[in-house]
Amino acid sequence: MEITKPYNPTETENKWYQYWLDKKFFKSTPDGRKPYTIVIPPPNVTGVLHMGHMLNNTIQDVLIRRARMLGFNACWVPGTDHASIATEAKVVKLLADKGIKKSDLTREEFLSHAWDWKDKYGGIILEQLKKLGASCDWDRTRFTMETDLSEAVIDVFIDLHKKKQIYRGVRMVNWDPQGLTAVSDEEVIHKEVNSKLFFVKYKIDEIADEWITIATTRPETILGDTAVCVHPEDERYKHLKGKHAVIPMVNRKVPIIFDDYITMEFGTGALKVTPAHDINDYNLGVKHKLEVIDTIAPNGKMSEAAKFYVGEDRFTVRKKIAKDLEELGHVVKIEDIKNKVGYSERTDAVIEPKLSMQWFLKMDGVSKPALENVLNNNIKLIPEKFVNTYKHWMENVHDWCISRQLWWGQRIPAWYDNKGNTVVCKTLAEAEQQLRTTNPELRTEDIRQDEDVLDTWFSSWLWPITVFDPKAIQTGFKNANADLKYYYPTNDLVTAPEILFFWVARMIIAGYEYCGEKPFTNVYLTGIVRDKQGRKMSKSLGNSPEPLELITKYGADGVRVGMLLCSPAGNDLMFDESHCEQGRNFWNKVWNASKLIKGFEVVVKEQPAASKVAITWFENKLAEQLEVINDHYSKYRMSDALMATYKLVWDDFCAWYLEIIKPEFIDGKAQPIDKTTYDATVGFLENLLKIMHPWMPFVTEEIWHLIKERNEKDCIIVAEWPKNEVKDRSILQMFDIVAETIAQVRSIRNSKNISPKQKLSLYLKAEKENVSTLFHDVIIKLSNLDKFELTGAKVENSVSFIVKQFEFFVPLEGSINKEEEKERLTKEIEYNKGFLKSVQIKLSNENFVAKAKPELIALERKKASDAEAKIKTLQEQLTSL
RNA sequence: GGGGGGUUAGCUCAGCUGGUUCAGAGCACCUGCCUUACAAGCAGGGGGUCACUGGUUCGAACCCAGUACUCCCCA
Repeated sequence: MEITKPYNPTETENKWYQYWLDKKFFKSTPDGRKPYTIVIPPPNVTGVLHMGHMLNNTIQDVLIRRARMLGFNACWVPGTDHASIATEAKVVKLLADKGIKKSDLTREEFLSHAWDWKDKYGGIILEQLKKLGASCDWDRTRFTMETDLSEAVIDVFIDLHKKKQIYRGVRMVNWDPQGLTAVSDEEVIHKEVNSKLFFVKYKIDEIADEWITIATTRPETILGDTAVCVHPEDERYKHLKGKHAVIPMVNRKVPIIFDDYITMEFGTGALKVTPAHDINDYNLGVKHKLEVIDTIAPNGKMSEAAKFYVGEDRFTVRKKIAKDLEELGHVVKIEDIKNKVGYSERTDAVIEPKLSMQWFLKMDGVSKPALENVLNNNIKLIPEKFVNTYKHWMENVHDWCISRQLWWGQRIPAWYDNKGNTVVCKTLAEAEQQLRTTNPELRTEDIRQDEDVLDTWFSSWLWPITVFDPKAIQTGFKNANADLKYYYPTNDLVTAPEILFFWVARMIIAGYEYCGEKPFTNVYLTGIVRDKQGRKMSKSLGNSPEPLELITKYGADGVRVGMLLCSPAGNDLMFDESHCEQGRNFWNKVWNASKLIKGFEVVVKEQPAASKVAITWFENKLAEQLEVINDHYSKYRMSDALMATYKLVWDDFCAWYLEIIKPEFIDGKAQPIDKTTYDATVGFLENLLKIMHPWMPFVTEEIWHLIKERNEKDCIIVAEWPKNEVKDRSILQMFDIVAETIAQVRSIRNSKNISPKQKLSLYLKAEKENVSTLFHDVIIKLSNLDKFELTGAKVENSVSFIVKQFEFFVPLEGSINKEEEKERLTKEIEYNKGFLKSVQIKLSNENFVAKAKPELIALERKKASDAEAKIKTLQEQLTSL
């Protein structure tokens, strides 16, 4: 096969991806090998591939492909998350577009629409991942709301309830008055807005003509005030101890309480306390046992309890009450301020803190092993800096509110009768039986199940367990199936730092609780993909490139390389398309190099000396760099591993090695290459392809098959990762000198405007016995010399340069500008003198000589003597000009 | 308000145990080349007060303290 065509990414990608699928290379079943396992962070079923997924999944694919080549039984489990809130919102919107209101549907009808939606769109993102080259075991694809996975979630709820870890209680939630549901903290977007700060005075009940002024941005909540709070140290209010304030309009007498929670500097230092409508006030209320008056109804309108403005919207009321209070003489002043207000991510309604009955999971006990095992490095966070954040969070963990006022999700298995009894169990029948023990007359139709579903994370925290064995929750880890026992604990988890607590920490908790073992060993935290201006990429900003278009434009390989070139672990990634361009250029380079090699005419003939030494050199270079690359991988320095690969291929292989062994043209005709060199070169190419494969799976597989005839299962995806044994490090050092020598000659050509085609002569001032001639032919070839000889003395009319201890001359009759040369030499002497001086200062410092390590001192001495020698040589050159 | 980071070349980032000619890489830029694999390329080159101030040390981009700016998480 000749490589003639330019590389066609789209065609090649489809071809090989299908081939890999057909040959079942992604498939994994337990066997005698060691497993290497990754479970995918399941993307939302609503999701379409965005740049964050691209980054995340590319990293996972690189890890899994390399593990596969290293001989592990590599298993990457894919799947999707039902994402209760996001999905329900999508479905609600879709129905609304069709003129159907959720409130007009029964739960069953709505869920049937939701499942239809899931079946239609739920798999899109996984199909998109295939375009990226993701080598997941698709037969293992899971969905968090599959019957048996859901059952596991319910089992866990019942189990934790039995263990008294789950309880029901009243808590403040983020209420979306438009969506009529509680939303989680992460779905609240805090925006800075311009507001008015109202200063309102309340009469002190016990003292005539005494007032206390509070400041608030939400005067409509005054109707629900049940206290006024000041700082205990605040001199202004000390005399009000034990007194009461009178809430305007409603004329309610409320206590004045003292708490150091108050910021004395803010407003007047006096805070109105509305436990029903502010989380901080609520906490104060709990602490000081205050009355709770809920004045705002779920739809955001004033409730009966408010007594005034009943049925009117809270924002209308804000204006009205401000006016009314002003007329009553209670408003002292109004200031403009900026403050942060929470908005619902999906309805954009202003979030209303609201008290409601919710289910909670106690976190203090279960979170212990999750903290310990991260602190003792049993589970590694990469980069390590996240351990601090993790620790802080785990030490201050709050109970987890696990109920959501939604329909799409696992419904809470709690059942209520008509007398206020509650039982937690799986089925209605069980509930009936249990409830009847205290309520014998209970009729089945009077039993109702909790309307709420569980938080999405309450299902995804079981992900690393249930993808392998959903029944394990029931059977216990000891009796789990073969899959779970083989693959668990998994190896690496690749995810975003913003879900370190929501998801990662909780998986660890569940892992220890239900398997008695960590769910994974390493957690690689990726950064957020941002645009060039540092803004998070998002649909609403319209600043995110369409990933599939990028793939079409630069090839999946190009995009993969582009993403990983600039993605330090844990740091945000400033994405720019030019990185993909660089990625594309890289596969193009590899393609062309392969084209060159494949195009050689091969004959059996004598091997040129230059080729022979180049092979020895590159053999060692490859091994040396592979060592470096493996080391980067072991530390999860992905960008570094990629860059080392990039330079090994581009600089060492293409720019140096191939240029050395490439046969010359004689009379316009390319000469054939000797078989020995050709075979070695193909061998190198094969190893390089293997090293590149995790980054660029498609182009490497294509070349792998073009460069040699292969049988059907001989694919690079399952090829063995190369070994790295450096046999001769001295040759590497020698080559560095050779490379610099060649660069110097090229530099002379450049500065003197000498064509690369014009042959030059080169002399090295040295005794024959002191110098190796190993690379002479290489220097001759790459510098395009007609002569390279040793000389005992300086060569007249020449440009000279020094590499290490070697002094070289390039005779250039007529084109030597003495003044220029003098200037150049003088500069170089000065530089070296300066350097020598700094070393000498160091060496004459008694403290340095006394305290520094002996090796270091020896090194400094050598630096000094080397510099002296160099200065001497340069000075000789200068004087002889 | 509490916690965790970051600040090194025009851009994106390395710099791992304080010590090698340590001030680096890639990209971008400049100069010259359409040299028979590749102009998506080749050869060569310029470019930084390591945010600022102080301290520790024989020695600091690196350790410590403070300041400024900035990002993230939690409330």
